[in-house]
Amino acid sequence: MADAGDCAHGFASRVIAWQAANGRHDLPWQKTRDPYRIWISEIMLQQTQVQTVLPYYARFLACFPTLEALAGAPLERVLELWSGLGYYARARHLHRCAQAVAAGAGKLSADPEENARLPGVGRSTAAAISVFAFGRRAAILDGNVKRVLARCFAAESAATATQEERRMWALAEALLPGSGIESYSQGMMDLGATVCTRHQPRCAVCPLHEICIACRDGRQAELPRRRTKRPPAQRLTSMLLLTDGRRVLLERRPPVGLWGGLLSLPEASADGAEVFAERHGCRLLTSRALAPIEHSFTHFRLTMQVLRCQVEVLGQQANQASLEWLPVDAVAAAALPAPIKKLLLALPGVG
DNA sequence: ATCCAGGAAA
DNA sequence: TTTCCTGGAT
Repeated sequence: MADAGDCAHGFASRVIAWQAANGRHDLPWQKTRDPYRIWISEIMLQQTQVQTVLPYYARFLACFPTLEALAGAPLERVLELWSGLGYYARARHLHRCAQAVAAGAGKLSADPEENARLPGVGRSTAAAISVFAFGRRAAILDGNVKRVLARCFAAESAATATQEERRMWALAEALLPGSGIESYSQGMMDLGATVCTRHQPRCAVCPLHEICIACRDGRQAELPRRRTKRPPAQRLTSMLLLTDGRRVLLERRPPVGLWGGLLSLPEASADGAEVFAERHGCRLLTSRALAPIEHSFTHFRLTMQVLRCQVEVLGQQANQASLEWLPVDAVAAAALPAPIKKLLLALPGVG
């Protein structure tokens, strides 16, 4: 049977040949067919670039070498290893998924449709697991692949986002080669990441430049079509940084939502610092406002006004379950959001 | 300072 | 459609 890709002027064979000569072959998750390791890498690579993932991947697998190890670990430990990587729902889903699989079949399936039902595993990630761990023929459609396809075939925007999504999936499916699925899939992602980049694509070295419509018409900059911009919101929050010199008082955030399940500074206004301290068994000695911290999210900007409070601890412990004293030398390894960890590590006597 | 890349769930 | 995060480029 002829490869579908051959219909589009050897689309797939061009990608496969390019991958063999110019693609990446040395990434840690390319050296294994262990579905567990492939799965971890694919979850970490969601919304996150390879260079960022590399150290997290190594530490994570050193700590949780098997699915059983991950399933048996407390969520807090998983979040500690995820601290700084962002999108913490990924870590919560990962943990839930490991427990569900361990309690059921015991291992991940080769079937993409089955894996796509797992927490945190969508259609594209499920396909990636099936391709790289099992050699199954399935279409991946991540941001890199979408960009390559949108340019090569000048995919115009459909009436609705749903229609557009359906068409891109159909295109991705139609282009799959009959053999060499691993090289092809890896090649599409590497091509998008290293050649067909959003800005200044390197069309001169692209294996598709002879058949790419965007390249032919000089429309690389306008494809893929830009997303609609959302108006950025501005949020303001006040936080208290209570320290007795050896430890800092942190609060476990609610299990879902922003920074869900992570430790962070308790949110309270500077006005209430003295009352807050006393409520948690402390006497307020000195306090001073730190320079406001700006942090950008996808849909809003957060300004954090932090009041640093030197306290004397009178009671034994904070009288609220979600609050805990963390030794300053444990900050680096704690499950903290990136800006909070950065702030604490930059503080004299902490970092 | 601003813009932007990068999937899944609700 | 909106909600999740961080780091790198400009």
